[in-house]
Amino acid sequence: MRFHSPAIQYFHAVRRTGSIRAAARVLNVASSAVSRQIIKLEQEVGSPLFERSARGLTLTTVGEMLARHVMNVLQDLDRFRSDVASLSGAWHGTVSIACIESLTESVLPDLIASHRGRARRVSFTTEVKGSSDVLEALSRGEADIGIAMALRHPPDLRQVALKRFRLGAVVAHDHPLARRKTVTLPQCLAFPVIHALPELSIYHLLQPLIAQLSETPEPAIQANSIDLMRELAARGVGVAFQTQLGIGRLSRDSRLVFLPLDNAGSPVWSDLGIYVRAERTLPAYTESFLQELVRELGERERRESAAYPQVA
Amino acid sequence: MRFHSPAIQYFHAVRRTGSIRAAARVLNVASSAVSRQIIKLEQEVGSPLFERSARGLTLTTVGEMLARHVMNVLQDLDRFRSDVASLSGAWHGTVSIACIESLTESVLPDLIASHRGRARRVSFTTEVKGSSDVLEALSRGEADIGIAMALRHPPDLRQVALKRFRLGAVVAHDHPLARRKTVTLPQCLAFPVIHALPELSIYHLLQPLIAQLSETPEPAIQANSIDLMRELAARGVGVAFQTQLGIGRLSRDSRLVFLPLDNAGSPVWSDLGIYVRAERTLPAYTESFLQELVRELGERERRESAAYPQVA
DNA sequence: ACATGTTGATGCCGTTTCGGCAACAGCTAT
DNA sequence: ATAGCTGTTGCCGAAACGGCATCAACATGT
Repeated sequence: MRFHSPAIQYFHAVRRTGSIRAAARVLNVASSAVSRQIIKLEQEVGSPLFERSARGLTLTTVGEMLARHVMNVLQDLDRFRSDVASLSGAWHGTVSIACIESLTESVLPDLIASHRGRARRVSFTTEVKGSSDVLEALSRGEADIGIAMALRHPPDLRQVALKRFRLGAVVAHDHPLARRKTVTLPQCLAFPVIHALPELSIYHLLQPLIAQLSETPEPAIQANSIDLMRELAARGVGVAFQTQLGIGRLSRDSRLVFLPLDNAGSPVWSDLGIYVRAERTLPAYTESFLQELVRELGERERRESAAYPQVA
Repeated sequence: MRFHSPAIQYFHAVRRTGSIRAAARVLNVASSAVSRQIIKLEQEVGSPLFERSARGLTLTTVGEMLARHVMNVLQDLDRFRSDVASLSGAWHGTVSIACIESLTESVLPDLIASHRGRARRVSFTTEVKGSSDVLEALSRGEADIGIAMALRHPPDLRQVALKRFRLGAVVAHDHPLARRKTVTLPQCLAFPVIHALPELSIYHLLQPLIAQLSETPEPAIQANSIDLMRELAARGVGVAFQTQLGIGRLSRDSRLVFLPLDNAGSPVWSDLGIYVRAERTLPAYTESFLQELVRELGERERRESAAYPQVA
């Protein structure tokens, strides 16, 4: 199905690769063909679309506008294709997900496994990044669904849902704190602590609270991997901080205990946002998975708030 | 700017005109060229897009899917163009409005006049239709903004705003009812009444209420023009029913009096919805007018509810 | 029933567009 | 300076496109 003029597709490839020759390789055409189509586009728009440097091409302002249009066109073409395909019973396609690490332990694998149990011909691509990189990948059209900390999101993204989970301390089952129902930050800081590095959003949630305390913290470990922090906590190295989302299996094995943080009587929330590009209609199979994702996270949010009724 | 393949444009023209030869005339090309592009499209999609009859072409299911995609593409191309144009200071374009008659007396002319006072290079196309025709024109991409009675709208439209106005009786200044603050339906039916025909939504608002009454109505006039009904009321022919939106000037001239309807102690609402196609980003100049329209209707809603505080 | 005017589709042919090859100039890093 | 990359350009064959004339199928009017 080659609906749209080659110029559109070539432009898209050049934008992604940042180079005409690289785009030509991806497209399996001669670089001269790509170069000419770009020049033709620029003549029709009446303004240059890229700034040429010796290293490659960068979008101009007008180029970014066209990129937005082209992305809308190609993503909607995908949706159209899937609509036509599903008309003849073929329900297939690839769902591309960009998400933060907290989801990789149980939420995402559970969901993908169960979804593929029902829809075998739907493939998945998942990429784990930091929150801001998730949003960026979404904006650039490199992912269909994004899950990230709910900070301010650019206007070209739409927040489909917002789920809040309690930030808590994670300790080994034989840790002195393990028998408590909740913990306060000072209680945790009396023990060795596994801190998140600034690239993790947990850092930005806890830092302001820690800064208010005047105590001298115990010697601490710092890490940028939720996975690593969790495993360190399981080995009794110290107290880690994260949401309950990331400790599903280890919590079931009774090796780890999750203790909701109590900050002067009120919970510490970690807000998780689900995002999609605003100017876009998702293919049916993607929309279907998105609904399940929202439902599942909503379910976990509900279960958590039932397990740990709000203190304040 | 001929970005997109001729097939897309030809398909769009054929869909609108319902005929290959008519589309060819509009496009200033030979009909054979159009015919071939359609056939090529059908081969690429792998399914016929039109059903050929001797009279012309009708979209198939797949055709309608493609029509949706093509509409998204072409409308987004328009937006892109206006974005590029506004970058070089040129703020121009055409805002296409489909609305029901209630707006034509004062809301729309006021708004368009004041908007053009500020943005001279923005043109307007307005088409007055019945509520369901307004929504249909919007779905077909024949208008940018639709204003209609807020009944159930198809999922491809988005309700930008919902404003409620009181339905009321409209009488000449020397009518026996004119000195009242509000009126009930039985009070009105004691006088000659100017009824709306079923094609107007006022009919569907009032009919259920009238049906509940057991009284024998006075001989009545029926009409399908808000304008005509209003002018008849101004001449003392009888009691008309409509919202306050349609009697701005005549009310200021003190020739007409608006009396909110009181139905068993509660107002009778007429819900006005503002709609746009959901799968679309509006050009900046259209979005700008849309905001003003929403603001203005909100303002009128506010002023009305202040003038006639709710009875219930 | 017949003629006439539509409709969309097709074969033929000139024009335009597109893409591949090779060569070029400009820049960077070794 | 050399080697390796970038994007661009001239040349030429191939593919796509559009116009004209024509066709069969159907609707309409007499």
